[in-house]
Amino acid sequence: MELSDRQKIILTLVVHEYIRTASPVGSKNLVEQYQLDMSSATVRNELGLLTEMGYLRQPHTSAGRVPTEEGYRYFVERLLRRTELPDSTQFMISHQFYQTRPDVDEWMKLAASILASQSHAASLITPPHSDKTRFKHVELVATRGQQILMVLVLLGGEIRQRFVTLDESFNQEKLSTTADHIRTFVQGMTADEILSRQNQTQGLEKTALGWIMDELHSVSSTTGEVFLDGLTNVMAEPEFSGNDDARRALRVLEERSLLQEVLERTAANSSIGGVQVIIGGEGTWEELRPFSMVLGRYGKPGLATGSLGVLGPLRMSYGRTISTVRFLSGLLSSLLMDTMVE
Amino acid sequence: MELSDRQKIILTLVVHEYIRTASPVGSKNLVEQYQLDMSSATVRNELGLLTEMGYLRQPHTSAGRVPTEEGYRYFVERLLRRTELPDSTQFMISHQFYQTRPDVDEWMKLAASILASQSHAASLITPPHSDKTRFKHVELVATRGQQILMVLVLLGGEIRQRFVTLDESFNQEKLSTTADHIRTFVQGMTADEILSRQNQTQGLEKTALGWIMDELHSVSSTTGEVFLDGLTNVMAEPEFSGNDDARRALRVLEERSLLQEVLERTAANSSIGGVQVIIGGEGTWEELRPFSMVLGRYGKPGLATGSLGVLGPLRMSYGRTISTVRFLSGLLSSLLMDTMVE
DNA sequence: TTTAGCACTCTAAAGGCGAGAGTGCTAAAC
DNA sequence: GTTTAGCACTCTCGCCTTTAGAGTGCTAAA
Repeated sequence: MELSDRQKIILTLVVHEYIRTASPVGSKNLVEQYQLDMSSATVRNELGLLTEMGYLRQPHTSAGRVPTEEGYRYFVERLLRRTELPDSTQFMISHQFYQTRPDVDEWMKLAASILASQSHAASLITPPHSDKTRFKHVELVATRGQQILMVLVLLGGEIRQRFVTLDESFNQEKLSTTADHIRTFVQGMTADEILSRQNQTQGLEKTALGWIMDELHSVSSTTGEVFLDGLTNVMAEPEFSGNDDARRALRVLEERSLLQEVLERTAANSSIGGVQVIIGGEGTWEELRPFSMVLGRYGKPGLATGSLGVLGPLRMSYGRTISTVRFLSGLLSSLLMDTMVE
Repeated sequence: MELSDRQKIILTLVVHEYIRTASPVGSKNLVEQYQLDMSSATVRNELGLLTEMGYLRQPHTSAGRVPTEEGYRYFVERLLRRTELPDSTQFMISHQFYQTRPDVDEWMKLAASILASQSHAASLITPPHSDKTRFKHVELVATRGQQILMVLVLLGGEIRQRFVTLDESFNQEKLSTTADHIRTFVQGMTADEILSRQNQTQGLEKTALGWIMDELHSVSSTTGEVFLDGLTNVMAEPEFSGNDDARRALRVLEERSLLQEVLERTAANSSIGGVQVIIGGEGTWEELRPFSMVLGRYGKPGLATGSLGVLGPLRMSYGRTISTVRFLSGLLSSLLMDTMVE
């Protein structure tokens, strides 16, 4: 099923042109637009072949050709050559990051916003998250009554807070001492390791260890909130002009659980710096059929990693989007490296 | 400009019917639908009067009537009688809150989701936030190198984290001691009060106080992230069926700064438990012209308060929405009361 | 193998038409 | 004086037809 050079060129051009204009592209138009040195009839023959092979399709007889999912896939995997973002753009982006205050949330918001504007699509990003969560630091703060605020810092820098109620009330001093002791006692441990040690303790300390294990468990089972940006971009695309399509698009983005699933599933296969492209849901996610996603990961493997990516129409500008995602994932990783709690 | 009783009834019915059907309501229809004991001609006369007074308008000659912004306003302020949510609904909602783990973020998400589904519109909510930010607790955590993680707890329970870089590196023990001392030294103070005391300190402690004041300032100038839910609801309304309208609606919701401005401006005038209704942007916000908002506040005044509300089409179901907002703001306030750091 | 020519197909935009809903006005009825 | 029946008029909306245009596939010649 190898394509001839000419077929590759034509497929590339069809994809380009369709991405540009969003309307089916015909043979004559193609020849004129790109000044090909062959006639429209020749192109027509090739188009017919490519259609037979399943890379193109016609919305109806006597309409131009539109890439199929397979067409996009072939294009992305075989025809798209790797490009880097222009230096000026890279610089512009980096600059913005170094101007904000060093805060993971800020960075995420900024990354989402940049990604959305660069790709003209919706962007998404999850906070850095570790799958093997280890204890780093705990703090117990007396509030009023029997309420205690527990602040938990994990290896990797994630922070969790939680309110707990006790039967008796403790003063801040007692709480601080307990926290101090816990810190050295279970430094760097996982929930399981802490469990095996819990019996050596008693009273408040034992209770607190229980909360900590709870939190550690709950952290490893959740994948932080998905940040979104650029929702309007995807609505602006003509294929989502109908009210119903538009709503469906929005629904996908609002339905965080689907996104989380896709991100998690994809996370398994992708390494930091590697970019994955999911075209039309890849047969697995029905709701994603009219969309493509470009996903990357950032962070430090084993310590804490997050995903970032773009959701747009099938006819998104893959080259530009892929290089943007790759660049941003690298940038975020290095920014994060400096603030990792080890 | 006082309306007769009959005019009030008719205006109410027009608003009701238009909210229900989303299409202009005519005299005949009105009489049949509500079995009024007058003829359509009489109703027609009253409609003409109401139109002259500016409470109704006709999309074109020979179409039914549609409420104007003034019409909605009159309806909400004078004709809508205060109702409470049915007991069963109240119970159902409370139940959901007590089932989640006690975490402000969780509550906010839940509140947004309930509000969206109850009102069939988009909901928004901001985290509890204090305008006079006071220090409650600080923690300094050694990471690697010269990076330090500072976790700051404010009176009211807000938590801020931040990474800072130092010229020299300190061990955890030194950091803990410093944090301990700071805690007692500036307990409950505002940024200004801390400033007047900073000169009594030196070294790491002085530096840390600087960071803390920075954070306190930055907290009081920001209003936390606006949570959103139910975006698809507003898209489902027929008045936003056109692609362009839909995008504009979405843009309003994505443009957080506008929302923040509205929320802040409104916060000034509204007390806990009071609900404000903003119809058509009230002449101030052009982008909000096609929308209505129902806003409430929750929390404990002076300590920490947040806003919650709904953004929907002008023809939203005001009665139901208002009572939902009122109920949720009360519920959130009491939930929060238990976890307030004082 | 490529190209010119041609008959054919299908969409999308534009125009025309009729049904239906609603209005305002007038004159009669209460 | 208020209410109502009757009526002519207006305007939209959905439906149909028509038409222009773009694109195709096929055939036969270069």
